[in-house]
Amino acid sequence: MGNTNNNSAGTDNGEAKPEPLDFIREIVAADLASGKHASTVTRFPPEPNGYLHIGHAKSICLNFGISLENEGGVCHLRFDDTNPAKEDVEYVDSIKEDVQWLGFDWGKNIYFASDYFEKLYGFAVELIQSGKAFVCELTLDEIAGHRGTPTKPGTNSPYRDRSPGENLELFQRMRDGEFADGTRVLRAKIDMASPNLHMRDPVLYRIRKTLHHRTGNKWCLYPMYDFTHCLSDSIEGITHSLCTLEFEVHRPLYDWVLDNVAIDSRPRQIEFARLSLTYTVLSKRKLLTLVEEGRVNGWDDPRMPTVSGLRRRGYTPASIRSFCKTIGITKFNSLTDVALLEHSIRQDLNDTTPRRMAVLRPLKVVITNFDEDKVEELEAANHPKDPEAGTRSVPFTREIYVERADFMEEPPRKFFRLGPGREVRLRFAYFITCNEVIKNAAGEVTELHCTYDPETHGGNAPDGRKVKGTIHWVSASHAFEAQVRLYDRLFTVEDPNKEDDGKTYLDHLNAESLEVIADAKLEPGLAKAEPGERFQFERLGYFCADAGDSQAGKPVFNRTVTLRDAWAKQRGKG
RNA sequence: UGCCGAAUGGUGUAACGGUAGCACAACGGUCUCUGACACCGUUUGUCUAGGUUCGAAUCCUAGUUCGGCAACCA
Repeated sequence: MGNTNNNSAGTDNGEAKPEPLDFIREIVAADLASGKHASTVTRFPPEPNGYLHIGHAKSICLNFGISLENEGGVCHLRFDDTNPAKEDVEYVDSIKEDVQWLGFDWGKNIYFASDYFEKLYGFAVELIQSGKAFVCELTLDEIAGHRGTPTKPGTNSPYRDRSPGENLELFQRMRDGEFADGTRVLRAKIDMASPNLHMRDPVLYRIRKTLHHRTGNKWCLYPMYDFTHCLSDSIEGITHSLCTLEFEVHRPLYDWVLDNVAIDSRPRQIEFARLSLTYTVLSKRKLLTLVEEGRVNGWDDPRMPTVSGLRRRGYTPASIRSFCKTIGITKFNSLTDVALLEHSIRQDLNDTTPRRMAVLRPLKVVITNFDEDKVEELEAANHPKDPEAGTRSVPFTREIYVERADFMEEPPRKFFRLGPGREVRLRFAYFITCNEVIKNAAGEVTELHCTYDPETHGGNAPDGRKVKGTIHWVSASHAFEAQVRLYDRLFTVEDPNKEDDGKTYLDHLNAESLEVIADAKLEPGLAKAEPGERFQFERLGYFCADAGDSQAGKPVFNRTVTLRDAWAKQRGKG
């Protein structure tokens, strides 16, 4: 983990070569070096209106990462809950769970913008008193009309020159609930001719007689993001306020507010590029639609790029942190190949995950020279490179299942597996040779008759004879039958956000993103898998016992990611 | 047409005026009781045009392309 003070790597000549810093960490380092700040206070400020996704993980790793890297650094978790119409406690709970699961700790520093409503109101009063804010009675449409366009300046509201006294009174009456939703707003008095639209007398407060998930009906007046965020940052003593690129044009307003009220602490906003990933969407609105339209089974559907979806899919917190480190922080609007994410999880799971055998698409094999009633217990290593992982015993019998894809009646040149007359190794067991191919009336292969070589017990031939292929298997009579879900990418195109020829992301959903295998044949020990437990099913991929649908003694498995498959590529070239 | 920002191999990212490097992907090979892992190797890049300089991915100028911005959303 990169969460230490030591971010240097040793070199051959013993000089410490510092790991390169991203541009934000460079600014932070400079501010610390110059004495501008004694340490860092960062914050992760989600709006509780949806579940966290992998893009949020990038921001979480950045903000909490910086706090961990600097002596005395802290990172706040702050809910930006200023729009009661869209927000809900369900989301604050899930967000807290996800941040913790990712491995970060906000300690005592958990805050809600709604806790600052009274203070914020005071700042608004301050602005009104100094003649820098006014109550406007224009309708929503009228305000839009007065705003002008990017190329044409706007025009002043007729209410712009009300006296501070009148504004103060009106603002108080807005708070008291005397006016209906939408009839009045508080606006900053800046410049209707500014080339930056956000500076054309932006709305600071609107009336919304909606129950707030935390303040209930205490308020009917809610502050807007631009007013709330900078002041919340200042109230909390945030030193570096890190946000995504779309807020770049908001920065002059962020600074304007802080310049025009009395504050003790001056945060600096710095913007970086949000994450985009191939074959998925990362917008709360689009993810919400997928959930609401039932295109997926909820926010934590393992196909979703949400933190909860990835967790259920079997991703580890470490793999997501490592992914975030790999993609870095820049201002370049990039589209990251999902292969990078998949690499992170394979890397992590390869080292840590015990191996098991499972047959997803079974083909029965009868070992004709093996005793009918004999059950032989074979020892199988739990990890090929880590003896500490120990061994387990797997039963071997006359009838076993192998993967259908591991047999070909007319094998091409580079096929190393089973075929008529061919010998292969059954992993941890014996060499077997295929003698007979049994078919049904339709000509489909239903069964293979093979013979085993007793001399090859455990998988090695005393005569030194080699086989090119090793395949996995499960004893037919001992097989534990379980549901296994194979997940694939949610969309069929690299960038579902690109709306070509009238198509939207919904037109690119992958109809085969989920394949359910009702009764895969698993080695018996897997019946005891605990929810959330991860395994590598040898030669297939990494799987995780589903945390939601598994029952005691009856786990259901999700495929996290496949193993790399050189044969699949070879074959694809045909 | 206004404002803000960004451009380095297929993808992501480094270089801070001095040999364009790393990871992923792809391709070839070695190894192998997982066609995995590991290991070795190969291909591919500084948006364009000028300028400054002994020397430019880096500095300057102009252009091109891409992204963001006109909720009483965040």
